[in-house]
Amino acid sequence: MQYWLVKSEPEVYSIDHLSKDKITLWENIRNYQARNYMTNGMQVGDLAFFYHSNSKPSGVAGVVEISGAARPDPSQFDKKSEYFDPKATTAKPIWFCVEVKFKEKLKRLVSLEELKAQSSLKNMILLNNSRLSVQPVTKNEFQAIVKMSSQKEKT
DNA sequence: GCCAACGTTGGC
DNA sequence: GCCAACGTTGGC
Repeated sequence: MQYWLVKSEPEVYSIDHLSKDKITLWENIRNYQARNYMTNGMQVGDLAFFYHSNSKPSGVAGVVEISGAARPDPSQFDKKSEYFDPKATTAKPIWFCVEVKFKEKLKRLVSLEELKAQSSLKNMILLNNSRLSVQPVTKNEFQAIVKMSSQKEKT
């Protein structure tokens, strides 16, 4: 059982969209490192934070469960998609996606600012490589952030 | 909207 | 295989 963090811009797809959809394919990841975490790291049953990026404020918004293993990302074959990849074929797909299931929305958003202020979280990938959109989170980090969401924000 | 940091591409 | 140029992410 491992923990992850996946990012989405809430204007495009937020935790509230997922709470309505219940299940979605985590498509359109076009970064090799992120892809490799989905194909070689994620297992069905793992939990992941749903992080709102490029937002006011950005932060951890909820928890999702990996409900389906990595499979070819359909958007790479879709000529109408802006994520179409002419080099990909169904025999040799390049990009993969997992299926994620809504688990819960945190009682409050834990902002990036709060995460930065927490010295125990200073090694989080999120805080050291802001550009990786699928990344592992340690159990300690996961539990610490869930706990923060249940407490009032420190001011 | 700007731009720093990082990833990718392609010429050599 | 190096690295300059370019593109993208995402915080601010």
